[in-house]
Amino acid sequence: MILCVDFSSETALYTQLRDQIIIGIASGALKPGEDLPSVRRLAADIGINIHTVNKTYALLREEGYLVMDRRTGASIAEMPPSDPGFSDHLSGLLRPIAAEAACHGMDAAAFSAFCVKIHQQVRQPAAGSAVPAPSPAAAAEKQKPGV
Amino acid sequence: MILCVDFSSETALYTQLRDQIIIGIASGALKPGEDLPSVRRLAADIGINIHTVNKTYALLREEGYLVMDRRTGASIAEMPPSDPGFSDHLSGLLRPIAAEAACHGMDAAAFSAFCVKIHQQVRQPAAGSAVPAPSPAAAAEKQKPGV
DNA sequence: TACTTGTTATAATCGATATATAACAAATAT
DNA sequence: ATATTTGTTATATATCGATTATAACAAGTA
Repeated sequence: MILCVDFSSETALYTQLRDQIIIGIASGALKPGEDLPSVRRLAADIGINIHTVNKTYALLREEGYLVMDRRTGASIAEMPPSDPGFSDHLSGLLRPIAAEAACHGMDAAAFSAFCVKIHQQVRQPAAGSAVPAPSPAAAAEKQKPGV
Repeated sequence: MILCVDFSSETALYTQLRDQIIIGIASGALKPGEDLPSVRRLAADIGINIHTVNKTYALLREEGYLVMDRRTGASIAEMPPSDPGFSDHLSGLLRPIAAEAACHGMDAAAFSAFCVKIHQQVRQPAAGSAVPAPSPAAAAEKQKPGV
């Protein structure tokens, strides 16, 4: 599992790491119980500050994706985390995106098919995905028309 | 079409306005050619600065949702905006969300059904949706477990 | 004892956000 | 012509988040 960041992205570094780890869990590249590198190691490998990695781990722990063991460090939690408010969380994330899709001519069926495709891509064991993790902000930059 | 902002939200004010206007376009509450209030009027009505509204309008114009007419001000553009990179943009937005859903036990079918539901909600003419526009950040706050 | 772990404290820098005040060119209305 | 409106730009300021730097801490391991 290779973790990296894009310093030119508008997305915060700790958010980039968070997304990559979550995608790694979803794809199976990171399995429950698996240990993650220490905050100092990961920070040194990527070339960023310890606190940035620590912020990522703390956020993932709050969201239920990581568990902290003072002996072995951080490791992937046993999914799924009990989360009664996840539906509302997901709705809030998807609503503006669904609206964007609708404005661009995608009906419910087309949007559904697109979401399925992305979901399946995420679930696949990342064939050659050593890409710098295309963040939403990076994609948003590409989306600027004609500039 | 009622526009409002949540000052306690983590989402930027200009982003909140942007999302609401896009949702308004998707739902049909804002129709192509329809005029939007001037930056000064909207800023005064909501109680925020002119530049914040101006930033929202400039962003929506860059994205193709608004057209500026020096006579009548801002108005809804004729959709959809020609956008060859929209697919990549949408992928970048959906990928971390699909991963989150997968981590919470949602398979492709369940995720698709959820996305369709949100899409249909957005397309509906907003029955009594005078709510302060549940932003992703606000939903993310709710999602924090046990705090 | 030495080393590692996550965590916290403190401080500094930088950019984004939001505000305030002001002015501009262009179009409209009187 | 004058006044008013439009979006736009300039300048300055205050605040907050993000990131880095240095340092220390308690706890567990070798």
